[in-house]
Amino acid sequence: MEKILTPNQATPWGEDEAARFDVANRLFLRLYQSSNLLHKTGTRAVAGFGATTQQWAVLGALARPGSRESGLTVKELIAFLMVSRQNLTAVIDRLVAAGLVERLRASGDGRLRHVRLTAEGARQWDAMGPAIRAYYQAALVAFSTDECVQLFRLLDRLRDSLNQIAEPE
Amino acid sequence: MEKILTPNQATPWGEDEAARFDVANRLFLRLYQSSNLLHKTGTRAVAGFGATTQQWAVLGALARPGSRESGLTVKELIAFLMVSRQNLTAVIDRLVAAGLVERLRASGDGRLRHVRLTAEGARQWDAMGPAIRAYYQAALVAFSTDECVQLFRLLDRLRDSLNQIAEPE
DNA sequence: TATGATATGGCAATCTATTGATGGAAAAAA
DNA sequence: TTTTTTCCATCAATAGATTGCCATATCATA
Repeated sequence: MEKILTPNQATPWGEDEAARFDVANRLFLRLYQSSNLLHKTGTRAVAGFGATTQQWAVLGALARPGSRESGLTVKELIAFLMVSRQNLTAVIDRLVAAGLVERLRASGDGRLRHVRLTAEGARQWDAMGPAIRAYYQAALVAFSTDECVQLFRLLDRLRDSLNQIAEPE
Repeated sequence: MEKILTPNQATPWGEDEAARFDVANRLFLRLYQSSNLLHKTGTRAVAGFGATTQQWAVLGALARPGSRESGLTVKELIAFLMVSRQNLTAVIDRLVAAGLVERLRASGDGRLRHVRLTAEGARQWDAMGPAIRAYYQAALVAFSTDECVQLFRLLDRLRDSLNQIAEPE
């Protein structure tokens, strides 16, 4: 904290390791807190639809223009959401049980199973739209659009870094 | 998406709602992904100590200079980590079972219970230091210290916003 | 003193998330 | 054709996280 800097031998990374560690510590605490609050408040925001943040994420992935018709494979969903296969299977099971999603065998590769929105799933996703918009607005009320972009870009890079650490699966 | 803007009646928040929604969507996806990766890679980083990211967070909170001696109450820990009481109780139970933490009755208010590091807990926390440093370094290798501070500040504000939404408990 | 609010713990249910191990079906490579 | 790899599902164990409800001890207030 009150470490005296020595400007002459400044290096790109080692010039103030204590301060850097302190910032990293705070940064990851905020990420941890935000993560907890994201799941708590996000799940509340869509609780009226019997959904959770995870199901929200899966539905959102499947509702994207490129995925709406033929769906996504489990592998693609894993890469997109960055969760484990075993966990994703359970989430999909609940969505299938709720009739929002269906598993299809791919036409080409017989090993692949596509997960696709059902008609009811698409309706439900559309119905969730206003709640999601309201949630975003409330969560980002203190942020300018520029700041949102800044945060997005930084989180994008952080995600990439963490993903590299996680790689080996 | 293809909404036509009307520049003349631009307002601070509504001037480009579609773009703002799109950014918010990406932002929260990155937060969701980063959150998943934080728990996955973070738990791996301290797995050698039989710890998880949550236990790491609790130990870290109790190891802070102001908390090391008299510990923190459950309520303070809840506010600090932003998790539910029922969940925190279970985490503390595991830490107590591992001998890293102890519950104490407060001297003043008899309702309060302070949670404090045991001597072994303090040793374990110190032993975890290098692993945590290495984790931070690997996760933030692509970030300058300035960018770390930027991300920290933005996450700090996001956490506050989300916390306001969550307030009612 | 009686009452209400606060702080904590316990129990239950549900969902999310990880790892590990096993197995099957299908594609790809030998 | 045989072997290996890939994609997916399943079962099990453990931990984390939420909500809701009930119980208890204690403090603060009426």
